[in-house]
Amino acid sequence: MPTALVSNPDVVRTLDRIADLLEVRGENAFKVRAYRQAAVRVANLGRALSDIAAGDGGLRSVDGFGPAIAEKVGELVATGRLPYLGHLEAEIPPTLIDILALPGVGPRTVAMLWRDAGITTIDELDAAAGCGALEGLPRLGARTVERILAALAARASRGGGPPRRRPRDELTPLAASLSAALSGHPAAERVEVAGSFRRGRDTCGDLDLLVVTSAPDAVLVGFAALPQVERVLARGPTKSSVHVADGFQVDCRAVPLESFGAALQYFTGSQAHNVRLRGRALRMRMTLNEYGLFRSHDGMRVAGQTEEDVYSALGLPWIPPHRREDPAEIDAAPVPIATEV
DNA sequence: TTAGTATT
DNA sequence: CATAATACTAAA
Repeated sequence: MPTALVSNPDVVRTLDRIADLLEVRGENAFKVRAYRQAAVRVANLGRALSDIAAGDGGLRSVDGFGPAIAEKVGELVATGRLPYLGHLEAEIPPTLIDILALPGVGPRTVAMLWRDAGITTIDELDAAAGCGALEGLPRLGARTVERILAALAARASRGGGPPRRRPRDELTPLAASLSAALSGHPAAERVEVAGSFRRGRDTCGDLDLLVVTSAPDAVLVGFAALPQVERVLARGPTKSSVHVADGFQVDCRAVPLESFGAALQYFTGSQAHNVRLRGRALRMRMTLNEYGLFRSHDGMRVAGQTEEDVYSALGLPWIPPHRREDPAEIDAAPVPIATEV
């Protein structure tokens, strides 16, 4: 078998790049999502796309591939080229993707900076922010410019690279010390580490802490004041985000005891798992959020105190956190007849 | 109050 | 055509 000209990871990068560019262009969100979804499917594929393309159903047999994406990927794996991406890059400067990567700067802001200020690169943004040229642009006040400058400085201090994911054994002591400190708060009834750390991932981009309390504000004030905290990014009545050493982000979410299970489920993720679970709840005429599982027609709480209750009320066995990466197994379970739409 | 971004 | 739900901040 010949070595594939274009590997699966190459295709993943290409699809993600297309999604970024379409997003900056303000393209239909469903289309953008289709490219991102297709990228995820390719990333989880067990076979080389070039093999699949040569096989029976062709690329249309790949989940998440419709006619448009199948054709583009087919061209890419067959020829190693994709003129569509070239056209897109001619229309939308690809350097905008670097700006899009700044925390707090999303697709709308990137599009506005490009359209109203002609800014297409990090350097141009830096220069404009430094000399006060940004203020007065739509939805850009002094505070937002400050945040952009901070994000630029943080990026420069990393040498322009992306935020570093940390190996889990490096995070274990941090998680333990933050949990212990939070547990020491008189209003904290229970503290759990959630997120990708709880899912057992070997690297984590941040740390997610869940606190059970009937005095969320007091606990979150305490959290933001911990000695490990270098900077408070946000603090509201139920949630706070901070940076600890090295600009590593830690999120803390406070919920009442009756919501503990639903909140732990939500905060553990993965995002894809949550979307599947919540979609399943809708098909069963219920709504799932971090506060509980509720009947749609009267809003009555069906579950929420424990994770087991939540999964069970959705007709599912409790799924261990390490198996919540791949949403597939939720779909495998049938929706109970009694509550099916 | 709304827009934008972020979070799982 | 069309996959969840909510939180926080700054701007208007």
